[in-house]
Amino acid sequence: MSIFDIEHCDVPEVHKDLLLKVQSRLPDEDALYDLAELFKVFGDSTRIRILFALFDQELCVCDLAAALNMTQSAISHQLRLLKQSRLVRSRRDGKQVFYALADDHVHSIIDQGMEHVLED
Amino acid sequence: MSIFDIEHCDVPEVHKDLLLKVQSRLPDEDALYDLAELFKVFGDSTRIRILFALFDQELCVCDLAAALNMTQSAISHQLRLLKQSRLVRSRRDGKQVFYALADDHVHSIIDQGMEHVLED
DNA sequence: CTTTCATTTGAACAATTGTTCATATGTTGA
DNA sequence: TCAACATATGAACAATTGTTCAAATGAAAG
Repeated sequence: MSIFDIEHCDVPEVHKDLLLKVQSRLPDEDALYDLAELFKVFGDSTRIRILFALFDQELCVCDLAAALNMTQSAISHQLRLLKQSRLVRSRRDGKQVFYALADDHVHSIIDQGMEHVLED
Repeated sequence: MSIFDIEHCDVPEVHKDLLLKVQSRLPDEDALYDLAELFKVFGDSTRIRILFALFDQELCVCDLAAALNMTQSAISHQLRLLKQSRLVRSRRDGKQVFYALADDHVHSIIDQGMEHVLED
């Protein structure tokens, strides 16, 4: 199925050219999918609270659970997602596992988002 | 229910102090909720593709639909979400409605996210 | 080895979400 | 006013997701 088979407004040359330009600038599907998946991870209150709790220092799982007033299981499930997306890293120290933000992108993405939310 | 009633690892003074510090630095629940809602909007392939399509210029709904090879209805539903979150703005010109990115935060949030996805 | 504590994991359930289809609204030109 | 086009909206359905509960793994201390 071609791009131009689908129903859309009258298609003078201008539109064709514009469509081709837009499509040529779109990142490939894999990158777009990964990017959406990344933001999906930020898009949950629990995970955002975890990331904020870890903003300035590392914390072990049970302290995270205590700080956020949630069960240790729920926190652990979310930490797994955060780690899979490389937003946090972990290190084991005896019985405890400490989590911390993975890198500065996490800080700056959250900062930018917060700016947007707080503006107006 | 107090913060310290829930089950967690042994609680020497260090932990109590840390928990209080972490909690005092957490933004209030409303801001956290709004932030998660914001990222939730970025967290969908279709909406990310729309945002990328609008990265450099405004487009009308049907050109967006054509460029992304989706139905006009699906695009329109997503545009409503994007507009509610103030990620895009719209202007009507005759029968057509043109959408564009709302401000530079959108550009920079996407840029940061893409950097994170592409790194390694 | 056994117990205890911290964390992880799997299954299940309720809740949320994206698309489709049908229909409504709004704008232009005849 | 009417027909044609562009967009928006509501209901419904399938699919995804976050939490809970129960049980498993892993580490340290006795």
